[in-house]
Amino acid sequence: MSQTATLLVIDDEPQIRKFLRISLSSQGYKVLEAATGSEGLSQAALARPDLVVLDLGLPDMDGQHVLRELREWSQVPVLVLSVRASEVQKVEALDGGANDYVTKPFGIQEFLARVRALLRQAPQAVAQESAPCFGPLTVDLAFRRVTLDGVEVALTRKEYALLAQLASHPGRVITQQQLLKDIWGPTHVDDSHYLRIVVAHVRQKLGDDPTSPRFIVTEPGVGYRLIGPDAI
Amino acid sequence: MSQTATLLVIDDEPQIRKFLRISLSSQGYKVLEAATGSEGLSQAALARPDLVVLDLGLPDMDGQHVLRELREWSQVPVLVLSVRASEVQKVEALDGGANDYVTKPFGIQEFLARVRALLRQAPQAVAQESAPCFGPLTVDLAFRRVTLDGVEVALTRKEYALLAQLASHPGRVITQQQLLKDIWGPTHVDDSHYLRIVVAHVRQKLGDDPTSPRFIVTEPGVGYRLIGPDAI
DNA sequence: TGAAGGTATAAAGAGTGCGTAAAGATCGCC
DNA sequence: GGCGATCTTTACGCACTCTTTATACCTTCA
Repeated sequence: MSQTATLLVIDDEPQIRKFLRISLSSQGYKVLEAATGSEGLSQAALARPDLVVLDLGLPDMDGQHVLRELREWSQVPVLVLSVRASEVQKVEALDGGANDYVTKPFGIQEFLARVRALLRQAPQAVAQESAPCFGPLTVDLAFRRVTLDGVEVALTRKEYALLAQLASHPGRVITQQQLLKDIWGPTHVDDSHYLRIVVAHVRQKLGDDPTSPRFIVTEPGVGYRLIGPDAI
Repeated sequence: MSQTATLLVIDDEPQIRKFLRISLSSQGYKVLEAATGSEGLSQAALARPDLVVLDLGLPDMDGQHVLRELREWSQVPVLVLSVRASEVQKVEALDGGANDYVTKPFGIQEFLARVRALLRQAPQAVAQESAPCFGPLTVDLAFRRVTLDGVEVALTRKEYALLAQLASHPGRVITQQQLLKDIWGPTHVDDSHYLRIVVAHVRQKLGDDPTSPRFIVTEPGVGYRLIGPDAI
């Protein structure tokens, strides 16, 4: 998984938080922290993390309670930490909606492996966020497919690279330098006529008219931007 | 979970199997058993259990190997059992595709709770199971069988590896680098002509025409993708 | 009004990538 | 050890994409 996952650590002990923050950050994860249960719940609601690490021994409210409230609206994977090794505790937490239970003290390598295992089976949220739509035009970045009125449009590498770049930032102007650098490489940032030719090809395939564009708008002297029918 | 889930226990020790069978059956689960790795794999392919309990210490083949083969075609949750408590072992298993790792001896209540936790998050995995179908073409990843209009197509290792890779992500473009890395290894990511030859062979065996493809579509300069008749 | 900078489009040549065939090398099986 | 299947290597024709070059247009400002 190349894109960084966001993790929320809910633990009252600062040294544990620090330990986890350092360990998880070094793996490339984005780490959020909360010292209390209520803070953790509001953070989970606001930031929508991809995984929650929850310590059962919190000062303000029972860890079980936090878990139950979280599960009322979220299916995010939860890894529970606890010093209590009692089997009853584990059963309660797991049946309360936790996905894994690790007893302190624990090996950091095992902990990280369990985090990876939990994140691995959770990419359902990531999948559906691709395929931005611009009215009759859809640009599916995951499938590398472009459709116009439902029919597929055949694009060459550079044509697709251009459209994908524009579609990644809908409505925003992408400068010519940016486009040239990403498609032709840093050595061709001055060959802006390359860009015009490819833009013309894409427009032709999309049935787009530069003077009254449906999709690709020219920003003279600056760059291009991709719009939808509702003028994003 | 009201309807009974089917569990597969792969363990060579009869007393462990008996213990688990009794414990799991008393919870209402349907329990299948296998004493060896190869038996476990074929059972998993035939019965499609909802969860697999896998002991790493099998007589005929390495548990890691069983896990790897299973993961080639199935997303079924796997709970690994082991007497070895080494952290390296745990990390290997979890990164190899296991969803949980329990060290023997273990408390049966905790074990059952972990089973429940794994089954709870399982329903999304069920949907994508079984053999993907592309009109007259079926690619059964579990049995390593490819059929066209109902008759089996004989494919070589590389040919099958290519088709399986494409069939794992229907409709999605798989880049040449990805295919070369997975089939020939990271040292041959530049030998794209290997790819063309194998693609040509598969196309020939499937009666597919590159210019108007039924199945394998070329994305020039990028890679290939597998489509169905309904233009996935 | 005319020149200049930036833009759109067309067309031709060069170069690359793709598909196919066939021969040599290697592996596995009997 | 021999044989067949599979994989690797080599070669070549073809289509397509990219680059290059050229020309017309449009807006802005002197």
